[in-house]
Amino acid sequence: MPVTLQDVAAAAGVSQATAARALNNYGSVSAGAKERVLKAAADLGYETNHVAQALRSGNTRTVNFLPGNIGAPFFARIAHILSGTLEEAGYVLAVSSSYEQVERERSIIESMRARMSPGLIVAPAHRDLHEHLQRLQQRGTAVVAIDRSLAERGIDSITVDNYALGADAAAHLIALGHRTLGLIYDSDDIGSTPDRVRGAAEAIRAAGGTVVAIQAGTDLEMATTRICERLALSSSEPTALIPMDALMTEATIAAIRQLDLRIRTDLSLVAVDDHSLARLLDPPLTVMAQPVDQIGEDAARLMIQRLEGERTDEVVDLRHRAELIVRGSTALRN
Amino acid sequence: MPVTLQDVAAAAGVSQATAARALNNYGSVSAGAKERVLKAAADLGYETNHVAQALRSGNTRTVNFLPGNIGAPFFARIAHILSGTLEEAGYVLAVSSSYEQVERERSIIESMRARMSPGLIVAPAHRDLHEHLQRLQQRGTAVVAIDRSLAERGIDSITVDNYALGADAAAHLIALGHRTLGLIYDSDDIGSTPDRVRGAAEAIRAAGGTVVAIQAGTDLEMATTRICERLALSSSEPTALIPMDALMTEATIAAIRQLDLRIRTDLSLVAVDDHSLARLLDPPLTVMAQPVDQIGEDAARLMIQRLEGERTDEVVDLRHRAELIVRGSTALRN
DNA sequence: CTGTTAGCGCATTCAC
DNA sequence: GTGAATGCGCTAACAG
Repeated sequence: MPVTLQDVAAAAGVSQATAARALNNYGSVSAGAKERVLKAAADLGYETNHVAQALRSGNTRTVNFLPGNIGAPFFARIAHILSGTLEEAGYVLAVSSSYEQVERERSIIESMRARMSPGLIVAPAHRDLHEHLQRLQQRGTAVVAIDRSLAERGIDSITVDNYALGADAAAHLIALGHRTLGLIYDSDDIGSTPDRVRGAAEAIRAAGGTVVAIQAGTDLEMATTRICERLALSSSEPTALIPMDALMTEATIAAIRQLDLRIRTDLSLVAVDDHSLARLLDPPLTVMAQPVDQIGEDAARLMIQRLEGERTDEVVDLRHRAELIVRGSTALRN
Repeated sequence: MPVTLQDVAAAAGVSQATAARALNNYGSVSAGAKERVLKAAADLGYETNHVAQALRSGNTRTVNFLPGNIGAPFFARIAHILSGTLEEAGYVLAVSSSYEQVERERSIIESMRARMSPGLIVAPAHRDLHEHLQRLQQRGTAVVAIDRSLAERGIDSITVDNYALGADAAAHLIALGHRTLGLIYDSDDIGSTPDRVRGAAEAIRAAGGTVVAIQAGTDLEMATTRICERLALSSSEPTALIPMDALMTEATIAAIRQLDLRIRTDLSLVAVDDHSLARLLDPPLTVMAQPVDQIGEDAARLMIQRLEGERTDEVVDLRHRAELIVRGSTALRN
């Protein structure tokens, strides 16, 4: 029922080829013919069928976004930016959550190929299992990794320098006189936290401080309990804490409350990731804010450049610095 | 370079037609032929080309999700659920943010048609401007509205009963003895707040209380100032406040701080939308929690049913009830 | 400058 | 039960 190029051509009294040339501005068409085609197209309400176009040209102009969880604030905001920037360039954004499972990542990549998607922006589910991503790239799909760098594996990456993030958070605390810092993280090998922990730990040791590593697990309640236990131990009490992600921040604050301690007066706290409510906590949280929008913007632009072939140089590896925002949860060691 | 049905047929020594029948289980194929085809397909690593399939069959199996802002927590979580549920059923989720602008909504709908997307899940940008959605539906696209009901306009809708949400929040406060309630909202005609305000206002009046309406605008700082001003007015001081969305909650808390008042002791507060940090505020926030996951799940299922033609009855209009979660920010009026 | 022709990969009708 | 042939809507190579 929709009107096709054929219809437009007929209405304008030209051949399909001429109609196509007029509509897509290529080859040469006489001014008169072009005008008639355009008019006919407008009159009939013609819109090009992207599916047919895609089948013929081999380009669906669809970019896939594959984060661990599109519901998480960090990824959601990136999706927002991606969708805006890509749309302007005529692309559509398809999303799925990988649930941080490599298996799902693989199967989604399969279906991408079947759908002839030319680009993938992915937050790799795993640090080491990425052959499927490399294979995808070798087969001609543009791949950009975010959140976790795969540049060493030959894949363009836009990330936050998590090592520096950890180091900067620690440096702030050290400058305030703290020497024993608690680093709180969920597990040893998930996501960006290992780098953060390393960065913080090395900064602390370099300053002659001591590191209290608290591995609290991925469950909020359990993490709270574990943190309580560790903080209650009288030996080597930390005077400042760095929870390495949002969940750990929650657990840490909950634990501090349970122990009837006070943030800032009893314990300084630097959290990761800013959030509007962080300002409303009492005291407002000092945080390391990741440049989320920047990452989204860069990933989208890079993807577009790769797809349009405007950029063919070697692997891009952009690491953005997180920003320290000092608010009320950190104070001089007393 | 990818392997096509043609290749599989050749390798199996049958015609394309037979290969297609074997692969898609239709028509009749002899057991032997079927086996050879399946084996050939596996050997060659054949995957069906969805683009060609879509062009031929007219079904791209792609559902579009069009919220105001995919970066907002509410919509992001819905996207997560949608993506999971739709994928299981073999669909792909495409997203874009409408920025709450009807114009953008329209243009994205245009491009959907060009891409032959059979379904749209939309958070309508505007209450009254929805002819483009109706037209889309009339042209055969399945449309499901969330967040704002368009059931009266003939479009399936899965929403929260915002009127009841407002009324329930007010009822809670009234039960605690409050009689003068401040209703805080950004503007008169945006999104779901008008219904919430109406619900609350009517409940208050029905109980013989008095309503203090505070329209604070959409900018955080300005809103904070305005709320301060209103609360500072000595006439008819509210003893409890209901900020109608997340931004208003922030502004309200900020204002209360500025005035050196205390939540719970000086003013009770019921916020809308739960958030993990809401529990960590001091006091923890009493909230009206929207059944986000439920909405996502329902929208996805309904969409699938419409697309598969399993359901052809009249317009669906599901209104979920928000849940009151009593925590520490509300207390008996003193 | 313009028309004719041939597919892109697949599903399906129609003969056999 | 199977194959040959057609066309979804569009683009592009090739003639003219």
